[in-house]
Amino acid sequence: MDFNHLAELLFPHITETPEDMEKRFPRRELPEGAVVSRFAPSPTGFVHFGGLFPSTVAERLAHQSGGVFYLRIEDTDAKREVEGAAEGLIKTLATYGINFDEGAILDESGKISDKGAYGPYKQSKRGTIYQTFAKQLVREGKAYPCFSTEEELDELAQVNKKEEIKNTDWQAEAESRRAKMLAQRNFTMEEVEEHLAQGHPFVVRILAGGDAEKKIKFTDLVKGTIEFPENDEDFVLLKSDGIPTYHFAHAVDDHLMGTTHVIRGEEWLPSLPKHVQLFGYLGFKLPKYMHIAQIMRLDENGNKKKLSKRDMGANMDDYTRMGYCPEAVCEYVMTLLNSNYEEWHAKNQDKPYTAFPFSVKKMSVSGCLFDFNKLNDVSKNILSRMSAEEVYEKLSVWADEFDPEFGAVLAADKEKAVKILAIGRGGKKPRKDLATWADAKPYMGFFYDEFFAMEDSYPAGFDAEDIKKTLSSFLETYNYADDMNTWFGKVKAIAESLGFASDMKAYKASPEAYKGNVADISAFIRVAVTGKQNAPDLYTVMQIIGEEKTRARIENALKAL
RNA sequence: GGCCCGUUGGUCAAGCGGCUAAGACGUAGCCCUCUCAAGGCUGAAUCAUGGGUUCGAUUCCCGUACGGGUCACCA
Repeated sequence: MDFNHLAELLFPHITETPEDMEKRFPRRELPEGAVVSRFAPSPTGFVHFGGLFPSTVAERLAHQSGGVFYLRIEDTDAKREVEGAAEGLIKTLATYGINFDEGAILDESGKISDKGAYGPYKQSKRGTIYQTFAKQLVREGKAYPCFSTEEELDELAQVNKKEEIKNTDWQAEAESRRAKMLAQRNFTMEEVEEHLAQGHPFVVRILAGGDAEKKIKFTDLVKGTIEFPENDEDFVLLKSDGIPTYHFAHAVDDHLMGTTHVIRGEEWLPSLPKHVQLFGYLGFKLPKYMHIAQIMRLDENGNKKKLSKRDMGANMDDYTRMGYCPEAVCEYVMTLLNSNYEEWHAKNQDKPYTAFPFSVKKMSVSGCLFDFNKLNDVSKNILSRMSAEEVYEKLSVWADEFDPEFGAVLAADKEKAVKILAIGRGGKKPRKDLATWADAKPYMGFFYDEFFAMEDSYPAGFDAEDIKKTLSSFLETYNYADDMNTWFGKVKAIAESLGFASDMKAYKASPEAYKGNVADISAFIRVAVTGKQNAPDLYTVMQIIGEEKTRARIENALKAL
């Protein structure tokens, strides 16, 4: 077989050689230890929480080491491509602090363009580059054309329909698949010429040189040493449209673009033998690999499952919608990525997470469950440390988009809103009422007549007359100008006049001696003023609501009793 | 089914041959307190399993079970 002839037959339009490519993309000159990593999504939808994980690692590693972090768009599957997805991906990533030094970037007009010397950064535009290497492989007898038609492969494809997996005899399938593939190898030049003459489409397959009986060892930066069989599968390098598969594009691009660390989800682990073989065939140096454990969710049977696109919390835009601020999500991601992050953060509260020395060694090998409790806790801490002003600004942005009615109320009186948000803020032990912006309205809505409602009833077990008397006495003695002590003194006086304990300790000592205590009296007033049994400090609440409205609400409550 | 990976409390996890097996979230109780949110204190709860190796295994090796991933002209 004349492989040179075959290569020319298959790729007559390719005139450049791999050497030309090496010249076009010279090795990067970076300091020792600098990591070049990339995020390489396919533009098929939104950013997935599972994608934020490896991209955060890649970003940290590159920027922490003074290296390069770039974005490559893997748009090799035109069928699945979604209009505008790439743009959305870049924007979302940016809100989570994932910024690229190089690659596909968004220009001022919101269009994607290239930045950097190793482009194009969209794989669909690198066709001839891949074909140059494919031609070389054919020339060396390491790859060959396969003219199998779609129909012929269709029956094999049936195996991959998930529902049928259980009922399929895998052994038989695997053998038949292998037989078909091997049959492709036995072609003659005449056959190829004949197919080509008739314009039949073909794919280029690798001529797998591996022996599945033989094991090779490989070291993954996260997983450690793993052993797997050599690749013996003639997988597709170039699809019939001349565009490469992931495997081939990965080898060519990551080599040419100088990637030092390939950071990806662990679902790629099984295809590692393919990649090792390909890099070997192409004479490329294998990059370092990090296969990151997946984020899991619990399915209806209580089993862990890979977080998939449909799941709650998968789409990063969901977090925006739910009102999580990006800092909280980033920090949560860090706690999952590096177990010692929390410890570090406790000691460095004022520093951003980017100051944390991220360590590959500390990464977990096994997949973890997504935990909203933990996210909420992280988020509460972050929000509690913000100034009232900052909370106001961010809350407003969220509300304007997702709860315009609330947004309008906030905008109408900024001073009041900031005052409300300032309650219990600052100092060593700030209040932690909010985990998300969506928590704000339920928490503070009662301050505004627009959202005020009698949500809770009065505490049970008390005489309605006592509640009435409490409210009316309070109205009589209420003075907006009172300071807190004076104010509370009056509440206590009401308690005593009605036979309620004004001193909690005294009440606890002998509860049977009283009808109730000041807390109950306060609760009557609180419900009347806020419509809720639980609210921040009543005195402060009344100061913000104002004398007039406070009185009005109590009067209304009295009427309703 | 083949091939890979994994398994410390409900969750995230420290651990790296000898410890009363950290810590965080959650949870229970108590304290503080005008309720809540905090804060403080206390508690319950973990090494999947069977064999080795060893004076000694959560830690090392092998098997088993369970869980996960993957097996496309998708990435």
